[in-house]
Amino acid sequence: MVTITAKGEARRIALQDAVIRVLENGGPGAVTHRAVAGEAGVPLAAATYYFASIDDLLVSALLRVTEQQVTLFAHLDGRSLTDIAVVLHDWVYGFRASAIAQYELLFLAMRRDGLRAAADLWYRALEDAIVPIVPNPRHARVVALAVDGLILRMLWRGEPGTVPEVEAALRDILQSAPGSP
Amino acid sequence: MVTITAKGEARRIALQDAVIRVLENGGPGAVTHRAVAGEAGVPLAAATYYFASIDDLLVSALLRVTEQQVTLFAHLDGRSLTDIAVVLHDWVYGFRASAIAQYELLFLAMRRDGLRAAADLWYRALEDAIVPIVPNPRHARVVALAVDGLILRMLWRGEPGTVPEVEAALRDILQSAPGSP
DNA sequence: CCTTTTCTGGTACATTTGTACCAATTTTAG
DNA sequence: CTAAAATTGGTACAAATGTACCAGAAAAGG
Repeated sequence: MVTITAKGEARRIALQDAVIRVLENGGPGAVTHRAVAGEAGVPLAAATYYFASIDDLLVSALLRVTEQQVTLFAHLDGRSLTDIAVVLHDWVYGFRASAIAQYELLFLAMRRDGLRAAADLWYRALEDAIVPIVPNPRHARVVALAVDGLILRMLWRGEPGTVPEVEAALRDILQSAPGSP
Repeated sequence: MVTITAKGEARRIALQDAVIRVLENGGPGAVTHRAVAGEAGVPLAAATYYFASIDDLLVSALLRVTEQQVTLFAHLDGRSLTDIAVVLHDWVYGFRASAIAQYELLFLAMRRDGLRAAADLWYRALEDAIVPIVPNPRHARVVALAVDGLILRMLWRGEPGTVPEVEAALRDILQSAPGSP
């Protein structure tokens, strides 16, 4: 019978958290059983026991960041453009390592079939968060593309770097949609 | 004195080509001195001689793909939207592994200072290629963002997948710019 | 010509990795 | 309580890696 041990599950969660931290610090290449076990403060065998393969570790991380992403962008609908700019700015620059790690996972998923499904979940979550912001559904897809490009530009170039600049960029993107917030 | 041996330079170029192939097949994590040397058909020591560190190999690859990118997008100015859609479609889907590898390099550059400068060159080349396509400079930045997002979406989701669909997406992106091609 | 620099090809070593194994311990189920 | 299952912690090993070293060949410079 499949049972869930309270204590065992706690350790699994500790390992999942550790994967995220390793990922943020060193990227997907740094995710090894030993690194994760060390980060979580558990013996090596615990990491291999709960996550048999490296891909299992990465899938776990992918699902976890998807949750975080959904939570972060869940209540953007109806908020002012300034509020949205604040959320975007704080996420990209306040959790830059995390944001970078997420995109790294996405690209890694293109090479590893085991990550594919989890990565698709993440991309859809990001898209679903952006679409309801756009009043005119006709422009929703383009806006989603542009916001994605905006995030990449912020990560790569560090600009727009301030909340007002991010808001201005968002306004430019949304300008072709009448009745924008 | 710094001299350039013809034979030696030929070997360097062979190694640079090999880095690209290794990168396309296995991503940045697969780029090792041994893998590159094997791909180029030269002994291990040749790889370590011409490229002392792994980062040297990656920087070399980054500069090379930048050249390719510039060449590919150099003559887009003034072409019809259909022509541009064809170029974009063929690049993303015809050289998908190469396109993915380029983005992987970009993200790796965020973690390795040695790659930073070369990555910046690449991003600027991409931006410079997109901007002249846009008739109205006021919208150039947004269009560049959206095209970037479009490329990512094509890589991740495989859609838009046909030339007409890519052209339609481009038309949507450019629609807010009067006098588009 | 000869000397100096560049390049070649090969080997070696310490480190890190995934993976497997196993005896002891703890938890669960009946 | 007892048997089965789950979990623990430790060890071991083959494979791959960055890096260094070196004796000799080839080329360059004067």
